[in-house]
Amino acid sequence: MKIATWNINGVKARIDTATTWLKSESPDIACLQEIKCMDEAFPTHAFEDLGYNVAVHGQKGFNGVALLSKLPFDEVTPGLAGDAEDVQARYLEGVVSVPSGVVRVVNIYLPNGNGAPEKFAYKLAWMNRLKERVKALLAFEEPLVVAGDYNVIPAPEDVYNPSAWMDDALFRPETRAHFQALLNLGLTDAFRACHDEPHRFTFWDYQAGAWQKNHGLRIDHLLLSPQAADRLIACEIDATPRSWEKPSDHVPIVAELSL
DNA sequence: ATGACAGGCGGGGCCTGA
Repeated sequence: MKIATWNINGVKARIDTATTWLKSESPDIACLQEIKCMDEAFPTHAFEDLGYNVAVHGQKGFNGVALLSKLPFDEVTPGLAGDAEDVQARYLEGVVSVPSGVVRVVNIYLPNGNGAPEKFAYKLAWMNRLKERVKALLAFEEPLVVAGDYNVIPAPEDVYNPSAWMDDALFRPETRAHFQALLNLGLTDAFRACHDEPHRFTFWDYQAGAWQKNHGLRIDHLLLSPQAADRLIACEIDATPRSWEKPSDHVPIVAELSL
């Protein structure tokens, strides 16, 4: 079973790109972030035509996440618990039955945290809320995949020029500590479990020729519970869509599990 | 040092992103 995550930076602007890639790679489950539309504006039929069940948690203009699954959803839960005031659409959880039992997929679009100080505080608070949710889910002792745009550069080898990023919200020590605390619950970074080479990126800025110069970041991740990590076969970044016309600034990353 | 790209919204430029 292949589980993919991809920040597509606007589903309406990227529908052809998304369907082309899905037809080519045919992941069983895909987590999309930054759909940037309300639920009713999501192009559900375009994905249903490819054989996907669709779950959407959107909002007007910004953010928004969607889950696509070839197998039907047993459960879908939108929104991250822990802050009733938080209206940003950044979290969508789905459960799917598989031959070996179930797999739970958590699709996240973690806040960027740059800009005003309160944005960084929101990011760290969101990471704390995510940690609490993951802690609860791990108690089920089932295959769990927490996938998405983390907006976290885990280590210096995950950015082209770490010294230039020291004060950035994606790489600040507090951010990395919160990410490490998540891993310390017992999660495995699927890509790093399969690859130890530096400078493997999932994001290249549109600006300043970042793609051409390979000035990238590794900020999109699939984190696995022990029961999922035991079944991990492979994890690959597919950078090819970054070279297409009108690309997203992120590329898909796919984990294959024997579920 | 600054700005550079891009999408959404809405119909001109501003906001947000990483």
